[in-house]
Amino acid sequence: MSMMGQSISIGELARRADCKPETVRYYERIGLLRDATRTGGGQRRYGEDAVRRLTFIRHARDFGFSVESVRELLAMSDQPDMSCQEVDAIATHHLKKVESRLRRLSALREELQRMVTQCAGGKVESCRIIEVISDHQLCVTENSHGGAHDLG
Amino acid sequence: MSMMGQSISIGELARRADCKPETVRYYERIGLLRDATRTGGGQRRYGEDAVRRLTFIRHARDFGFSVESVRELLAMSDQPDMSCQEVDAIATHHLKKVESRLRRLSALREELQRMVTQCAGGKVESCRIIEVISDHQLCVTENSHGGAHDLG
DNA sequence: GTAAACCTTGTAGCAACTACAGCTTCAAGC
DNA sequence: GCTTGAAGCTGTAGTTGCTACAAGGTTTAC
Repeated sequence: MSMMGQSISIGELARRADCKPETVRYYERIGLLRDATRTGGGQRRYGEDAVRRLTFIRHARDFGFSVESVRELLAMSDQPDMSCQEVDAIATHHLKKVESRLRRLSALREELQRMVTQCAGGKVESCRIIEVISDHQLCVTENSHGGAHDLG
Repeated sequence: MSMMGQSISIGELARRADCKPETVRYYERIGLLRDATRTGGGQRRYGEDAVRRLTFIRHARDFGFSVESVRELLAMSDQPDMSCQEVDAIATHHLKKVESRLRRLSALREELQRMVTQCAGGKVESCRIIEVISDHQLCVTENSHGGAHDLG
């Protein structure tokens, strides 16, 4: 059932999943995609299943799931009879991270807003922005930023 | 005026700015911190000015400013006579990024929340989470996620 | 039959650190 | 003055998730 219809080139696959051939090869290398069938000349050829799988991966990455999480999700979706507790756990964990990040980012926005509005446009000497960055004490929201790191 | 009071070791400096010695050496290497005075045996010794500078850097990084932005901010704060227009521009630009990111992250949270709540806890086969990730059509908020990339 | 467009592998680069390994120096106690 | 253990040194490699070459080989359309 999988011998026929392997006619999609890597470029077409990439286009259909909205990414680049390099990314596809990368996913193959790290084992997210299975090794593709090859033409006599050694080029990769894919079927529709690969399009679905890659689309899943890209979409999950878009959602902010780490590659390791995607790997787990794929493993689970490969076993449809299994209970989806673990799937739920991964998604819930991810949701928690997103929420915490959202809180910190939102505090950061307030601080930046405050900084920008308070800066009178004078000399650096009296610039609130530099002051706020220099002096943590001036922060309204303590322990609230720390914000540009990756989600798990 | 800067020959005296160079008595802080790299470890102490790192502790006082809440980072690691490796990070300090890294900042020196990329030119965010000036080369430190050395003891006869070659160890780095710092003064209070270094503590302030490193604290500024860490704080700005914490705020989500990229190292390149921090570099610009440092260059500006080193020249107190300069107008703070540029500082303001960087902060405003940053604010814009934070806001756009906040929107995307917030949409992402909704999607994840929806996924998690709709998951009935049955088999993977019928798992809403897997379904939503598989099928872009099922997304409520189009083009809204894509969320874990760095702020400029 | 040829040319363009595509594909191949392998390697190096990005950000912003972090983590060794293998050695040297410093500071404190005795 | 000596020992000992913590801390410091350099240099290099690893992290994450790709992206971008270089130097060739293959396909396909005309």
